[in-house]
Formats: sequence, structure tokens, C-alpha cells
Amino acid sequence: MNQPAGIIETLRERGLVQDITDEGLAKKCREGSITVYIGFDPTAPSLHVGHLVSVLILRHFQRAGHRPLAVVGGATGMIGDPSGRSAERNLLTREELDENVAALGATLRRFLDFEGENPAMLLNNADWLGQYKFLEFLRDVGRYFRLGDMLAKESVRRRMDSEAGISYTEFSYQLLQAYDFKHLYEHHNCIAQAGGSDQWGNITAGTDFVRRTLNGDVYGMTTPLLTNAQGEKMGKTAEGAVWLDPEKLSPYKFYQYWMQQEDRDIERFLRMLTFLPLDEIAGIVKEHEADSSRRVGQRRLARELTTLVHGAEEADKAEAASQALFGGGLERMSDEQLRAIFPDVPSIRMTRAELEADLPVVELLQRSGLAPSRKEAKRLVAQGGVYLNNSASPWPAERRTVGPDDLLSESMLVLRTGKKKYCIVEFAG
RNA sequence: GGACGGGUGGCAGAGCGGUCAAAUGCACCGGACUGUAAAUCCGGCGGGCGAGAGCCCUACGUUGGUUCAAAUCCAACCCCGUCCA
Repeated sequence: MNQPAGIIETLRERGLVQDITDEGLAKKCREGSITVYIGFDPTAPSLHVGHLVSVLILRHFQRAGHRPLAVVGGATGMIGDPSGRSAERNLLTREELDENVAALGATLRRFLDFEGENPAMLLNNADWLGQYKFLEFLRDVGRYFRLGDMLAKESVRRRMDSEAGISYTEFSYQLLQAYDFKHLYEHHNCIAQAGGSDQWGNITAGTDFVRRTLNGDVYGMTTPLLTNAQGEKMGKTAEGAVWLDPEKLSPYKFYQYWMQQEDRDIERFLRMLTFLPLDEIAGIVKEHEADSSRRVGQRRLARELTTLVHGAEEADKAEAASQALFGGGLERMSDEQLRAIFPDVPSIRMTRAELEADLPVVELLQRSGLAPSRKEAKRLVAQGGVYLNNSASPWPAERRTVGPDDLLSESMLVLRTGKKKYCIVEFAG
């Protein structure tokens, strides 16, 4: 564990600090253990890469001897945060919300230590906001908020200026989050709130509220949005979000996501998303730059993050599967070797009878999920984007079916489209 | 409640009776080049059938209508914005 002093400085060095309400926070952290919180709204059924920085901030604080509170927004999730959104959210149903709350909690638990001297806590703001009566809330909380301040918030302003506008519901969001802070300050002695840069307005609403009502000495801090060198938000792909839950995105795919990042992002990601010492990162970057085609940086990034999110064992498997598929030498693989990575990578099972009856490639492509429709499958074949068993030349457009002769091993073949999308197909029975 | 403007493909945004599965850009997919990178260039980008020319189905907020023909015209409804009350 690091010494309790200097957590803010550490975060700064790693590029994890965007803004701080008051520099006094750094001093406060050096003087002793504090309690800090970050909220996560249950708008999706799992955390994704976009949440990673926030999760890691809590972990950094905990490693530095502070106490992290992870707050799941069972209540705020019912309202919808206008921050960073260009249009009104669709309100989730009660059931969706409950499921999401449970799923988020489960994921958060994996990142924090709930034992020891500075145990983390997992809280749900529905526990204190859920029963609050509307009229009482307006009297207790609403009167401390000036409309001018509320309207001036970036998130509100942007929406007011946009065609979509903003509903009263979402406009009220900042009050709820501000109240969270007050509650945590009163009941858990929490003096700091962190969050992504889009949370600045909500966070300052909270610090202002606690100062005004309780004269509390509280702080807020935001982290930069995680973007790539193109300036795009990380964590979204065409297939959807890059989830942290292995049920929603396999460790192999998660590993591959990081493996495919571009060179100029590697150093920044290593600093922001791993706990590797800075001098070690410098070494990795140096090695990477010596021969970037070896992808040393990507490999390390993928390895570290997969370990962090899914554990060392899953990281090993993802790495091994990636090596098997991308490492060349596929032609000599046996059933046994393929079966070892089968559960970890995209794969399907079909019957031996289907293979022997001259299976159309188009059918195979669609069943494997590598092509969303038969039309798309035909396009892939026609454009030479389909490969069997990593063959150097694409599947010929005039060959329409696969048969037993196309098997790589006794019962399996490896289908690939493009450069990097694989599916292992086993013909059983 | 009133006036005006608007709701088009994942997004942005053209189209405003037939030539529209719908310009263009972004995103995305495949290819060339490479390193599972970037940049660039080429092709594709609702779905089904077909080797192919092509044929068919479903789509432009919703529902109905006018017309040989509607994303385009009409009506009602729903939603959004701006201003007025």
C-alpha cells in the first residue's frame, strides 16, 4: 500500500485529475484517511469501459488508505441524469432498474476491498431518497437551490439550447445528487465526491449544498473523459458497449478490445487504467517504440486490464486463445488444442450430418454470427473477406459449400472474416 | 390554449407526387497497404430469392384518406422546439 499522503498527486501524475473544487483536498488527504464517494447510475445492465476510470479512482483511494463509497443510484436512476446527453432518457421500468442495481453492485464488489481497516461500502441512494416525500423534499432541499445556478449548469444549458430540450424531471436531477452528498456527509463522514468530467455540475451542486446547509468542509474532483487519440469516447464499439461483466462481454473480446488500440494511446491508457508504476510504464513504452509492430504495449495493456477486470486466470486464457488464433500455426492444431480455447472464443456447434450434407458457406457464416444476414454473408464471400482455417487466400466466391474435407482437425474448423473476427465451429455427433 | 417550425436509415442531414431502399457526411463492414496500429485509396452498407441481369418484401412519427402512383398532397392523432397566453 502507498503511504496515505499524496493520493491527489498520484492521480495527477497519472493524468486522472481534470478539476478539483479546492486544492485543500490534497492537503486533507495527506493529513489522514478520508471518505470519498462516486455514484453509478443503473442505466445499463452492467458497468462498461466508460465507468472504468471512476472505479479505478475508488480503488486508488482505497490503496492509499482512504475509504471508498460506491453508490449505486437506485433513486437517481429513476430520474435520469441530463449530463452528457443530447436528449431525454427513456425512463427505465422498476424491474429493469432493480436488475441493473443488482448487476452493478455485483461488478463493483469485485473492484474494491470490503474488509480491512478502510473497507469500502456499497450503498444505494434509493435507501435514503426512495421514501422522501415530494413536498418535504421541496421544502428541505429545493429552497437551497437558486434557479440561476441550476440553469447555468453546463448539462442543463446544453440541453436548453438543443432541439430536444429538457424535462423538469431531468432538470431536478442535480438536487438529488446534491442531496446524496449531504446524506453521505452526515451519515458516513464522506467529504469528497469524485466523478467523470461531465459530473462537475452535479458535484458542485453537492458541495455547495453541504456547505450552505451544514457548513461542511467538502470537496469535489473530476477525472478526464477517457478518449482515444481520435477524440472518441472509449468503450463503445459498433457491437455495443465494452462491458466489464464477463456474461455480457467475454474476457477474450475484452482482451482483444485493448489489443486493438492504436499506438499513440498506449502510454496514456497504461497510466490512467493500470496500477503499474510510472517508471515501468516508461520502460514498456520504450520497448514498444523500438519495434511497434510487435505490439508490446497493446499486449501489456490488454493483459493488465483483463487481469484487473476478470482476474489473472481469465487473462491467461484470453492471451492463450489470442495467441492461438492470431499467432499463426493454426494449420497444425488438433481437436484437443482447439477444444481448449473453444469456450473462451466465439464458437458454435453444429452436427456432423450438416457438414456432410454440403453445408453452404453462407449458412455457416450466418450461423456463426460472423455475418448478420445471408445477404451480408454473400457480400463477404464476394469481396474476398472470408477465410477458412486461416488460409492465406480467401474463400473462393465460386465455392459454395463446405464439407468434411475442410475440417482443420478431426471435428473442427476455424472461420474468419476480415482480419480479426473468428469463430470456431465444432461438428459433433 | 394559440401562432409558427419540426419528427427521414446507427447518427447528422438532403429530398417535398413517379427516375427514392431514399443525395451527402460520419460511423460501420470487406479489400489493397500494414503490425490484430494509424493514414490513404477502392468496394459495400434494410431484408429474401438468384451465378447474373434482375425479381420480390418491409421502411421516411402514428392512423386513415386522395391518386394509376405518396417520404413527398389531405385529415386526425402523438411527440419535440420557439414565441405568445
